Amino acid sequence: MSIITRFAPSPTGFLHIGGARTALFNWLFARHMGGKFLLRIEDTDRERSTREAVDAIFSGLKWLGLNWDGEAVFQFARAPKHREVVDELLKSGNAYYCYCSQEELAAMRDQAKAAGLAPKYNGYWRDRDPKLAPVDIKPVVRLKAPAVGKTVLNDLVQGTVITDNNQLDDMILLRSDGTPTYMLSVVVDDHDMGVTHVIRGDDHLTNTFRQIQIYQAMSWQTPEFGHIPLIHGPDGAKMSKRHGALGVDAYKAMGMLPQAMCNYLLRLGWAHGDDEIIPTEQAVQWFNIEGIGKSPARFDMNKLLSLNAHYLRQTANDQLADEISEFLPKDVSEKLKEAGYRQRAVSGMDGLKQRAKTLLELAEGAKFYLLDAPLPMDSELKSLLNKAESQEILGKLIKLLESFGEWNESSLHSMVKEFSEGLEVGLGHVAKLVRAALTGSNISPSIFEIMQVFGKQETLSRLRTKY
RNA sequence: GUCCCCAUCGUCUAGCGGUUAGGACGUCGCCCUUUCAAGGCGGCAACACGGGUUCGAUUCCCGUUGGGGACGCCA
Repeated sequence: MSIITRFAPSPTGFLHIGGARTALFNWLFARHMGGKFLLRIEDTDRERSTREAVDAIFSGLKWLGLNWDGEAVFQFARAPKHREVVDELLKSGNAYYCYCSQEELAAMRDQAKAAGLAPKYNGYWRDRDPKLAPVDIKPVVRLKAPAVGKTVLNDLVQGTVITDNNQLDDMILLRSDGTPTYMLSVVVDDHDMGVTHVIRGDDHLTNTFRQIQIYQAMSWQTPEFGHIPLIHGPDGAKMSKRHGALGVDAYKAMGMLPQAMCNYLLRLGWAHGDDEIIPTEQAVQWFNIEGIGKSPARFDMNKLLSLNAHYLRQTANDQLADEISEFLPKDVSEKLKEAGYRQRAVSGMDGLKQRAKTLLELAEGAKFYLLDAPLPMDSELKSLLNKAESQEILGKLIKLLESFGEWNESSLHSMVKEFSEGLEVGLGHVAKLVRAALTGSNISPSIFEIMQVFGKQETLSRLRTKY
Protein backbone atom coordinates (compact mmCIF):
# COMPACT_ATOMS: atom_id res chain seq x y z
CA MET A 1 0.00 0.00 0.00
CA SER A 2 1.25 3.43 -0.91
CA ILE A 3 1.71 5.78 1.99
CA ILE A 4 0.16 9.23 2.29
CA THR A 5 1.41 11.94 4.63
CA ARG A 6 0.15 15.43 5.13
CA PHE A 7 1.13 18.76 6.55
CA ALA A 8 -1.79 20.53 8.19
CA PRO A 9 -0.91 24.00 9.45
CA SER A 10 -3.43 26.53 10.66
CA PRO A 11 -3.05 29.81 8.81
CA THR A 12 -2.89 32.05 11.83
CA GLY A 13 0.62 33.41 11.38
CA PHE A 14 3.77 32.82 9.41
CA LEU A 15 5.10 29.37 8.65
CA HIS A 16 7.38 28.98 11.61
CA ILE A 17 10.52 26.96 11.86
CA GLY A 18 8.91 24.10 13.76
CA GLY A 19 6.14 23.81 11.21
CA ALA A 20 8.70 23.82 8.44
CA ARG A 21 10.48 20.91 10.04
CA THR A 22 7.25 18.99 10.46
CA ALA A 23 6.51 19.59 6.79
CA LEU A 24 10.03 18.51 5.87
CA PHE A 25 9.75 15.23 7.76
CA ASN A 26 6.38 14.46 6.19
CA TRP A 27 7.70 15.35 2.78
CA LEU A 28 10.89 13.32 3.17
CA PHE A 29 9.01 10.30 4.40
CA ALA A 30 6.54 10.45 1.54
CA ARG A 31 9.25 10.94 -1.06
CA HIS A 32 11.39 8.22 0.45
CA MET A 33 8.51 5.77 0.38
CA GLY A 34 7.33 6.82 -3.04
CA GLY A 35 4.07 7.95 -1.51
CA LYS A 36 2.16 11.20 -1.46
CA PHE A 37 2.55 14.37 0.55
CA LEU A 38 -0.65 16.36 0.94
CA LEU A 39 -1.28 19.85 2.22
CA ARG A 40 -4.31 20.82 4.24
CA ILE A 41 -4.97 24.30 5.53
CA GLU A 42 -6.76 24.12 8.86
CA ASP A 43 -8.68 27.32 8.62
CA THR A 44 -11.63 26.48 10.82
CA ASP A 45 -10.81 29.28 13.22
CA ARG A 46 -12.40 32.01 11.15
CA GLU A 47 -11.33 34.73 13.54
CA ARG A 48 -7.63 34.09 13.30
CA SER A 49 -7.18 32.60 9.85
CA THR A 50 -5.89 35.00 7.24
CA ARG A 51 -5.20 34.94 3.53
CA GLU A 52 -1.71 36.33 4.17
CA ALA A 53 -0.92 33.39 6.43
CA VAL A 54 -2.10 30.97 3.77
CA ASP A 55 0.17 32.68 1.26
CA ALA A 56 3.06 32.57 3.70
CA ILE A 57 2.59 28.82 4.07
CA PHE A 58 2.45 28.29 0.32
CA SER A 59 5.48 30.44 -0.41
CA GLY A 60 7.45 29.07 2.51
CA LEU A 61 6.94 25.48 1.41
CA LYS A 62 7.75 26.34 -2.17
CA TRP A 63 10.91 28.13 -1.16
CA LEU A 64 12.04 25.11 0.82
CA GLY A 65 11.25 22.92 -2.15
CA LEU A 66 8.61 20.92 -0.28
CA ASN A 67 6.18 20.48 -3.12
CA TRP A 68 2.86 18.92 -2.20
CA ASP A 69 0.78 16.56 -4.29
CA GLY A 70 -2.51 17.80 -5.66
CA GLU A 71 -4.38 20.88 -4.56
CA ALA A 72 -4.24 22.11 -1.00
CA VAL A 73 -7.38 21.21 0.95
CA PHE A 74 -9.08 23.94 2.90
CA GLN A 75 -10.64 22.46 5.98
CA PHE A 76 -13.37 25.02 6.50
CA ALA A 77 -14.87 24.14 3.14
CA ARG A 78 -15.41 20.61 4.40
CA ALA A 79 -17.52 21.61 7.39
CA PRO A 80 -20.72 20.10 5.92
CA LYS A 81 -18.96 16.77 5.67
CA HIS A 82 -17.82 17.08 9.27
CA ARG A 83 -21.38 17.74 10.38
CA GLU A 84 -22.56 14.62 8.59
CA VAL A 85 -20.17 12.60 10.66
CA VAL A 86 -21.54 14.18 13.80
CA ASP A 87 -25.03 13.17 12.73
CA GLU A 88 -23.86 9.62 12.29
CA LEU A 89 -22.25 9.64 15.68
CA LEU A 90 -25.44 11.03 17.22
CA LYS A 91 -27.48 8.32 15.53
CA SER A 92 -25.19 5.52 16.61
CA GLY A 93 -25.31 6.77 20.18
CA ASN A 94 -21.65 7.68 20.22
CA ALA A 95 -22.35 11.37 20.70
CA TYR A 96 -24.81 13.48 22.63
CA TYR A 97 -25.96 17.05 23.18
CA CYS A 98 -24.57 18.94 26.13
CA TYR A 99 -26.28 22.05 27.47
CA CYS A 100 -23.75 23.21 30.01
CA SER A 101 -22.85 26.88 30.11
CA GLN A 102 -19.29 28.17 30.07
CA GLU A 103 -19.64 29.03 33.75
CA GLU A 104 -20.73 25.54 34.64
CA LEU A 105 -17.83 24.07 32.71
CA ALA A 106 -15.34 26.32 34.43
CA ALA A 107 -16.77 25.24 37.77
CA MET A 108 -16.40 21.59 36.80
CA ARG A 109 -12.79 22.07 35.87
CA ASP A 110 -12.04 23.80 39.15
CA GLN A 111 -13.82 21.08 41.02
CA ALA A 112 -11.89 18.33 39.27
CA LYS A 113 -8.63 20.13 39.88
CA ALA A 114 -9.42 20.55 43.54
CA ALA A 115 -10.13 16.83 43.74
CA GLY A 116 -6.69 16.10 42.33
CA LEU A 117 -7.96 15.09 38.90
CA ALA A 118 -7.33 16.41 35.43
CA PRO A 119 -9.51 19.46 34.79
CA LYS A 120 -12.30 18.11 32.65
CA TYR A 121 -15.99 17.96 31.86
CA ASN A 122 -17.80 15.60 34.19
CA GLY A 123 -20.25 14.10 31.69
CA TYR A 124 -23.26 15.86 33.13
CA TRP A 125 -25.43 15.45 30.01
CA ARG A 126 -23.97 12.14 28.97
CA ASP A 127 -26.88 10.05 30.15
CA ARG A 128 -29.37 12.76 31.06
CA ASP A 129 -32.72 13.00 29.36
CA PRO A 130 -32.52 15.75 26.70
CA LYS A 131 -36.07 16.71 27.66
CA LEU A 132 -34.58 18.30 30.74
CA ALA A 133 -32.55 20.66 28.56
CA PRO A 134 -32.79 24.38 29.28
CA VAL A 135 -34.47 26.15 26.36
CA ASP A 136 -32.20 29.18 26.38
CA ILE A 137 -28.95 27.29 25.86
CA LYS A 138 -27.67 26.20 22.48
CA PRO A 139 -26.10 22.80 22.93
CA VAL A 140 -22.76 21.49 21.77
CA VAL A 141 -22.31 17.92 20.62
CA ARG A 142 -19.88 15.80 22.59
CA LEU A 143 -18.35 12.43 21.89
CA LYS A 144 -19.53 9.69 24.22
CA ALA A 145 -16.02 8.50 24.91
CA PRO A 146 -15.28 5.31 26.80
CA ALA A 147 -15.26 6.22 30.48
CA VAL A 148 -13.21 3.27 31.63
CA GLY A 149 -10.38 1.29 30.19
CA LYS A 150 -7.33 2.60 28.41
CA THR A 151 -6.54 4.04 25.05
CA VAL A 152 -3.34 2.82 23.48
CA LEU A 153 -1.16 4.65 20.99
CA ASN A 154 1.65 2.84 19.24
CA ASP A 155 3.57 5.88 18.18
CA LEU A 156 6.23 5.60 15.51
CA VAL A 157 8.48 7.99 17.40
CA GLN A 158 7.38 7.88 21.00
CA GLY A 159 6.77 4.16 21.24
CA THR A 160 3.77 2.75 23.03
CA VAL A 161 2.00 5.33 25.15
CA ILE A 162 -1.06 4.40 27.15
CA THR A 163 -3.57 6.76 28.67
CA ASP A 164 -6.25 5.92 31.15
CA ASN A 165 -9.60 6.91 29.71
CA ASN A 166 -10.53 8.61 32.95
CA GLN A 167 -7.94 11.23 32.04
CA LEU A 168 -9.97 12.15 28.99
CA ASP A 169 -13.37 13.77 28.96
CA ASP A 170 -16.13 13.82 26.38
CA MET A 171 -14.69 16.25 23.88
CA ILE A 172 -16.78 18.70 21.93
CA LEU A 173 -17.28 17.77 18.29
CA LEU A 174 -19.70 20.48 17.26
CA ARG A 175 -19.76 23.93 18.79
CA SER A 176 -22.99 25.57 19.87
CA ASP A 177 -22.90 27.63 16.70
CA GLY A 178 -22.88 24.42 14.69
CA THR A 179 -19.28 24.58 13.52
CA PRO A 180 -17.07 21.52 13.86
CA THR A 181 -14.09 21.56 16.17
CA TYR A 182 -10.51 20.86 15.23
CA MET A 183 -10.53 17.49 16.93
CA LEU A 184 -13.35 16.24 14.74
CA SER A 185 -12.24 17.91 11.53
CA VAL A 186 -8.73 16.48 11.62
CA VAL A 187 -9.98 12.97 12.04
CA VAL A 188 -12.58 13.21 9.31
CA ASP A 189 -10.20 14.90 6.90
CA ASP A 190 -7.31 12.55 7.53
CA HIS A 191 -9.66 9.67 7.01
CA ASP A 192 -11.19 11.07 3.83
CA MET A 193 -7.82 12.06 2.42
CA GLY A 194 -6.55 8.56 2.98
CA VAL A 195 -3.73 9.70 5.21
CA THR A 196 -1.75 6.69 6.36
CA HIS A 197 0.90 8.44 8.45
CA VAL A 198 0.28 11.42 10.67
CA ILE A 199 3.62 12.99 11.52
CA ARG A 200 3.25 16.09 13.65
CA GLY A 201 4.63 17.94 16.66
CA ASP A 202 4.43 16.14 19.97
CA ASP A 203 2.32 18.93 21.38
CA HIS A 204 -0.44 16.92 19.69
CA LEU A 205 0.37 13.71 21.51
CA THR A 206 -2.41 13.92 24.09
CA ASN A 207 -4.88 15.02 21.43
CA THR A 208 -4.16 11.81 19.65
CA PHE A 209 -5.85 9.74 22.31
CA ARG A 210 -9.04 11.71 21.82
CA GLN A 211 -8.75 11.42 18.09
CA ILE A 212 -8.29 7.68 18.33
CA GLN A 213 -11.57 7.57 20.22
CA ILE A 214 -13.29 9.24 17.29
CA TYR A 215 -11.78 6.75 14.86
CA GLN A 216 -13.04 3.97 17.08
CA ALA A 217 -16.51 5.44 17.39
CA MET A 218 -16.70 5.61 13.58
CA SER A 219 -15.08 2.16 13.22
CA TRP A 220 -12.45 3.69 11.00
CA GLN A 221 -8.96 2.38 10.81
CA THR A 222 -6.52 4.66 12.59
CA PRO A 223 -3.50 5.89 10.69
CA GLU A 224 0.03 5.47 11.99
CA PHE A 225 1.11 8.32 14.22
CA GLY A 226 4.56 9.78 14.71
CA HIS A 227 4.95 12.62 17.19
CA ILE A 228 8.17 14.49 16.75
CA PRO A 229 9.67 16.63 19.50
CA LEU A 230 9.27 20.35 19.24
CA ILE A 231 12.12 22.70 18.47
CA HIS A 232 13.07 24.79 21.44
CA GLY A 233 14.69 28.17 21.66
CA PRO A 234 18.27 28.57 22.86
CA ASP A 235 16.96 28.79 26.43
CA GLY A 236 15.25 25.43 26.24
CA ALA A 237 11.69 26.72 26.22
CA LYS A 238 9.26 26.27 23.38
CA MET A 239 10.25 28.32 20.36
CA SER A 240 8.47 31.65 20.32
CA LYS A 241 8.61 35.13 18.90
CA ARG A 242 10.78 36.32 21.72
CA HIS A 243 13.55 34.00 20.52
CA GLY A 244 13.69 36.22 17.47
CA ALA A 245 13.15 33.20 15.27
CA LEU A 246 10.37 34.08 12.92
CA GLY A 247 8.80 32.55 9.87
CA VAL A 248 10.79 30.88 7.15
CA ASP A 249 10.38 34.08 5.16
CA ALA A 250 12.51 35.81 7.76
CA TYR A 251 15.31 33.32 7.19
CA LYS A 252 15.01 33.90 3.49
CA ALA A 253 15.34 37.61 4.13
CA MET A 254 18.47 36.97 6.18
CA GLY A 255 20.00 35.44 3.09
CA MET A 256 19.68 31.79 4.04
CA LEU A 257 19.61 29.17 1.33
CA PRO A 258 16.73 26.69 1.30
CA GLN A 259 19.14 23.75 1.05
CA ALA A 260 20.86 24.92 4.22
CA MET A 261 17.55 25.31 6.01
CA CYS A 262 16.44 21.82 5.07
CA ASN A 263 19.76 20.30 6.01
CA TYR A 264 19.75 22.08 9.34
CA LEU A 265 16.15 21.24 10.16
CA LEU A 266 16.73 17.63 9.24
CA ARG A 267 19.70 17.30 11.56
CA LEU A 268 17.64 18.69 14.42
CA GLY A 269 16.43 15.45 15.88
CA TRP A 270 17.56 13.13 13.13
CA ALA A 271 20.97 11.80 12.27
CA HIS A 272 22.65 9.47 9.85
CA GLY A 273 25.81 8.46 11.68
CA ASP A 274 28.39 11.22 11.58
CA ASP A 275 27.06 12.82 8.42
CA GLU A 276 26.47 16.54 8.68
CA ILE A 277 26.18 17.69 5.10
CA ILE A 278 23.09 16.02 3.77
CA PRO A 279 21.66 17.56 0.62
CA THR A 280 17.95 17.06 0.17
CA GLU A 281 18.30 14.41 -2.52
CA GLN A 282 20.48 12.39 -0.18
CA ALA A 283 18.04 12.96 2.66
CA VAL A 284 15.22 11.48 0.60
CA GLN A 285 17.25 8.30 0.21
CA TRP A 286 18.26 8.06 3.82
CA PHE A 287 15.28 9.34 5.74
CA ASN A 288 13.47 7.05 8.11
CA ILE A 289 11.06 7.65 10.96
CA GLU A 290 12.89 5.30 13.31
CA GLY A 291 15.84 7.66 13.24
CA ILE A 292 13.89 10.54 14.74
CA GLY A 293 15.02 11.26 18.27
CA LYS A 294 12.63 11.68 21.16
CA SER A 295 14.27 14.60 22.89
CA PRO A 296 13.63 18.19 21.90
CA ALA A 297 16.41 20.12 20.21
CA ARG A 298 17.41 23.71 20.68
CA PHE A 299 17.67 26.06 17.80
CA ASP A 300 21.26 27.08 17.06
CA MET A 301 21.74 29.95 14.66
CA ASN A 302 25.50 29.42 14.44
CA LYS A 303 25.13 25.94 13.09
CA LEU A 304 22.55 27.08 10.57
CA LEU A 305 24.91 29.84 9.51
CA SER A 306 27.79 27.46 9.11
CA LEU A 307 25.68 25.14 6.97
CA ASN A 308 24.52 28.11 4.96
CA ALA A 309 28.11 29.18 4.37
CA HIS A 310 28.84 25.70 3.13
CA TYR A 311 25.99 25.63 0.63
CA LEU A 312 26.82 29.16 -0.43
CA ARG A 313 30.30 28.04 -1.46
CA GLN A 314 28.80 25.10 -3.32
CA THR A 315 26.57 27.33 -5.40
CA ALA A 316 27.64 28.29 -8.91
CA ASN A 317 28.94 31.82 -9.35
CA ASP A 318 26.44 32.94 -11.92
CA GLN A 319 23.59 31.73 -9.81
CA LEU A 320 24.94 33.63 -6.83
CA ALA A 321 25.14 36.74 -8.94
CA ASP A 322 21.40 36.36 -9.53
CA GLU A 323 20.65 35.57 -5.90
CA ILE A 324 22.29 38.64 -4.42
CA SER A 325 20.14 40.93 -6.51
CA GLU A 326 17.34 41.21 -3.97
CA PHE A 327 19.78 41.95 -1.18
CA LEU A 328 21.21 44.98 -2.92
CA PRO A 329 19.88 48.53 -2.97
CA LYS A 330 17.76 49.06 -6.07
CA ASP A 331 20.26 51.22 -7.92
CA VAL A 332 23.07 48.78 -7.30
CA SER A 333 21.12 45.69 -8.26
CA GLU A 334 20.20 47.42 -11.52
CA LYS A 335 23.88 47.32 -12.44
CA LEU A 336 23.73 43.56 -12.29
CA LYS A 337 21.71 43.69 -15.49
CA GLU A 338 24.57 45.29 -17.40
CA ALA A 339 26.88 42.70 -18.87
CA GLY A 340 30.12 44.32 -17.78
CA TYR A 341 29.19 44.72 -14.14
CA ARG A 342 27.56 41.34 -14.01
CA GLN A 343 30.66 39.71 -15.39
CA ARG A 344 32.72 41.32 -12.65
CA ALA A 345 30.36 40.05 -9.99
CA VAL A 346 30.37 36.54 -11.40
CA SER A 347 34.16 36.44 -11.74
CA GLY A 348 34.60 37.91 -8.31
CA MET A 349 32.38 35.32 -6.64
CA ASP A 350 35.19 32.85 -6.05
CA GLY A 351 36.80 35.21 -3.62
CA LEU A 352 33.58 36.67 -2.29
CA LYS A 353 31.67 33.53 -1.49
CA GLN A 354 34.19 32.09 0.88
CA ARG A 355 33.92 35.25 2.92
CA ALA A 356 30.16 35.24 3.38
CA LYS A 357 27.80 33.18 5.45
CA THR A 358 24.60 34.58 3.95
CA LEU A 359 23.44 36.04 0.67
CA LEU A 360 23.08 39.31 2.50
CA GLU A 361 26.76 39.30 3.44
CA LEU A 362 27.66 38.17 -0.04
CA ALA A 363 25.76 41.07 -1.56
CA GLU A 364 27.45 43.46 0.81
CA GLY A 365 30.84 42.10 -0.15
CA ALA A 366 30.10 42.32 -3.85
CA LYS A 367 29.08 45.98 -3.83
CA PHE A 368 32.46 47.40 -4.73
CA TYR A 369 32.41 45.46 -7.99
CA LEU A 370 29.16 47.14 -8.92
CA LEU A 371 29.78 50.68 -7.75
CA ASP A 372 31.80 53.21 -9.67
CA ALA A 373 34.68 55.15 -8.21
CA PRO A 374 34.85 57.27 -6.15
CA LEU A 375 33.71 54.68 -3.69
CA PRO A 376 32.11 55.27 -0.33
CA MET A 377 34.94 55.23 2.16
CA ASP A 378 35.34 56.02 5.83
CA SER A 379 37.40 59.05 6.77
CA GLU A 380 40.25 57.11 8.28
CA LEU A 381 40.89 55.25 5.06
CA LYS A 382 40.47 58.45 3.08
CA SER A 383 43.11 60.27 5.02
CA LEU A 384 45.44 57.32 4.67
CA LEU A 385 45.03 57.44 0.91
CA ASN A 386 45.47 61.18 0.86
CA LYS A 387 48.78 61.15 2.63
CA ALA A 388 51.60 62.34 0.41
CA GLU A 389 53.54 59.22 1.16
CA SER A 390 50.65 57.03 0.09
CA GLN A 391 50.16 58.95 -3.10
CA GLU A 392 53.84 58.63 -3.86
CA ILE A 393 53.71 54.85 -3.47
CA LEU A 394 50.56 54.54 -5.54
CA GLY A 395 52.05 56.82 -8.17
CA LYS A 396 55.05 54.59 -8.58
CA LEU A 397 52.89 51.49 -8.64
CA ILE A 398 50.61 52.97 -11.29
CA LYS A 399 53.63 53.65 -13.48
CA LEU A 400 54.75 50.05 -13.21
CA LEU A 401 51.27 48.73 -13.76
CA GLU A 402 50.77 50.83 -16.88
CA SER A 403 53.51 48.96 -18.64
CA PHE A 404 52.77 45.58 -17.05
CA GLY A 405 51.77 42.97 -19.56
CA GLU A 406 50.91 39.77 -17.70
CA TRP A 407 47.65 40.85 -16.19
CA ASN A 408 46.80 37.86 -14.07
CA GLU A 409 46.55 37.19 -10.37
CA SER A 410 49.83 35.43 -9.77
CA SER A 411 51.97 37.67 -11.96
CA LEU A 412 50.47 40.73 -10.36
CA HIS A 413 51.16 39.22 -6.96
CA SER A 414 54.85 38.66 -7.71
CA MET A 415 55.21 42.04 -9.28
CA VAL A 416 53.65 44.00 -6.44
CA LYS A 417 55.56 41.94 -3.93
CA GLU A 418 58.82 42.77 -5.63
CA PHE A 419 57.78 46.38 -5.87
CA SER A 420 57.08 46.55 -2.13
CA GLU A 421 60.36 44.96 -1.24
CA GLY A 422 62.14 47.44 -3.43
CA LEU A 423 60.45 50.28 -1.58
CA GLU A 424 61.14 48.64 1.75
CA VAL A 425 57.60 49.27 2.94
CA GLY A 426 56.30 45.75 2.97
CA LEU A 427 53.61 44.16 0.86
CA GLY A 428 51.08 44.57 3.63
CA HIS A 429 51.26 48.33 3.50
CA VAL A 430 51.06 48.57 -0.25
CA ALA A 431 48.20 46.07 -0.28
CA LYS A 432 46.28 48.16 2.21
CA LEU A 433 46.51 51.21 -0.06
CA VAL A 434 45.58 49.26 -3.16
CA ARG A 435 42.70 47.59 -1.35
CA ALA A 436 41.38 50.93 -0.20
CA ALA A 437 41.55 52.41 -3.70
CA LEU A 438 40.04 49.35 -5.34
CA THR A 439 37.31 48.48 -2.85
CA GLY A 440 36.89 51.39 -0.48
CA SER A 441 37.43 49.02 2.38
CA ASN A 442 40.17 47.32 4.32
CA ILE A 443 38.50 43.95 4.11
CA SER A 444 38.11 42.21 0.79
CA PRO A 445 39.14 39.21 -1.25
CA SER A 446 42.69 39.07 -2.55
CA ILE A 447 43.59 42.37 -4.19
CA PHE A 448 45.32 40.48 -7.00
CA GLU A 449 42.19 38.52 -7.71
CA ILE A 450 40.31 41.81 -7.73
CA MET A 451 42.83 43.38 -10.10
CA GLN A 452 42.40 40.48 -12.44
CA VAL A 453 38.63 40.71 -12.31
CA PHE A 454 38.67 44.45 -12.97
CA GLY A 455 41.27 44.26 -15.69
CA LYS A 456 43.99 46.77 -16.31
CA GLN A 457 41.91 49.73 -17.28
CA GLU A 458 39.47 49.74 -14.38
CA THR A 459 42.23 48.92 -11.92
CA LEU A 460 44.32 51.87 -12.99
CA SER A 461 41.33 54.14 -13.07
CA ARG A 462 40.50 53.27 -9.45
CA LEU A 463 44.10 53.65 -8.34
CA ARG A 464 44.16 57.13 -9.89
CA THR A 465 40.94 58.23 -8.25
CA LYS A 466 41.51 60.93 -5.64
CA TYR A 467 39.61 61.00 -2.35
C1' G B 1 -2.94 20.17 40.36
C1' U B 2 -3.45 15.66 36.87
C1' C B 3 -1.39 12.96 32.83
C1' C B 4 2.49 12.26 29.24
C1' C B 5 7.44 12.78 27.18
C1' C B 6 12.69 13.68 27.53
C1' A B 7 18.01 13.43 29.72
C1' U B 8 25.92 11.97 26.11
C1' C B 9 30.74 18.05 25.42
C1' G B 10 27.88 25.12 25.74
C1' U B 11 24.64 23.39 21.18
C1' C B 12 23.14 19.42 17.38
C1' U B 13 24.28 14.46 17.75
C1' A B 14 26.92 9.01 17.00
C1' G B 15 26.66 5.04 20.35
C1' C B 16 22.00 0.20 20.31
C1' G B 17 26.51 -4.42 27.43
C1' G B 18 33.12 -4.51 26.90
C1' U B 19 35.05 2.15 22.72
C1' U B 20 41.41 5.95 24.56
C1' A B 21 32.96 7.74 24.50
C1' G B 22 33.24 9.47 17.79
C1' G B 23 31.65 13.68 14.50
C1' A B 24 29.73 18.70 13.63
C1' C B 25 28.83 23.97 15.27
C1' G B 26 30.96 27.27 18.67
C1' U B 27 35.47 28.29 21.41
C1' C B 28 41.03 28.44 22.13
C1' G B 29 46.03 27.76 19.87
C1' C B 30 49.18 26.92 15.61
C1' C B 31 50.07 26.76 10.21
C1' C B 32 48.95 29.28 5.62
C1' U B 33 48.65 34.61 4.55
C1' U B 34 48.41 41.49 1.51
C1' U B 35 43.33 42.33 5.00
C1' C B 36 39.20 39.33 6.13
C1' A B 37 37.71 34.72 5.31
C1' A B 38 38.25 29.83 3.59
C1' G B 39 41.44 25.62 4.32
C1' G B 40 44.86 22.40 7.29
C1' C B 41 46.53 20.75 12.15
C1' G B 42 45.84 20.52 17.32
C1' G B 43 43.64 21.75 22.43
C1' C B 44 39.58 22.38 26.00
C1' A B 45 34.88 20.20 26.60
C1' A B 46 29.83 15.26 27.97
C1' C B 47 27.49 10.01 29.63
C1' A B 48 22.50 14.57 35.66
C1' C B 49 22.23 11.72 40.50
C1' G B 50 21.08 7.21 43.44
C1' G B 51 19.83 2.26 43.48
C1' G B 52 19.50 -2.36 41.13
C1' U B 53 20.32 -6.43 36.81
C1' U B 54 25.10 -8.25 34.97
C1' C B 55 31.58 -10.87 35.12
C1' G B 56 30.94 -5.90 33.10
C1' A B 57 26.89 -0.52 32.43
C1' U B 58 26.68 5.66 28.68
C1' U B 59 23.80 1.51 26.94
C1' C B 60 18.67 -2.59 30.42
C1' C B 61 15.08 -1.75 34.96
C1' C B 62 13.36 1.41 39.17
C1' G B 63 13.55 5.93 41.76
C1' U B 64 15.28 11.14 42.42
C1' U B 65 16.38 15.64 40.27
C1' G B 66 16.10 18.72 36.20
C1' G B 67 13.74 20.18 31.57
C1' G B 68 9.57 20.05 28.21
C1' G B 69 4.53 19.20 26.61
C1' A B 70 -0.83 18.53 27.14
C1' C B 71 -5.12 19.33 29.98
C1' G B 72 -10.43 25.42 25.50
C1' C B 73 -17.11 25.82 22.22
C1' C B 74 -7.77 27.38 19.54
C1' A B 75 -5.55 24.59 16.17
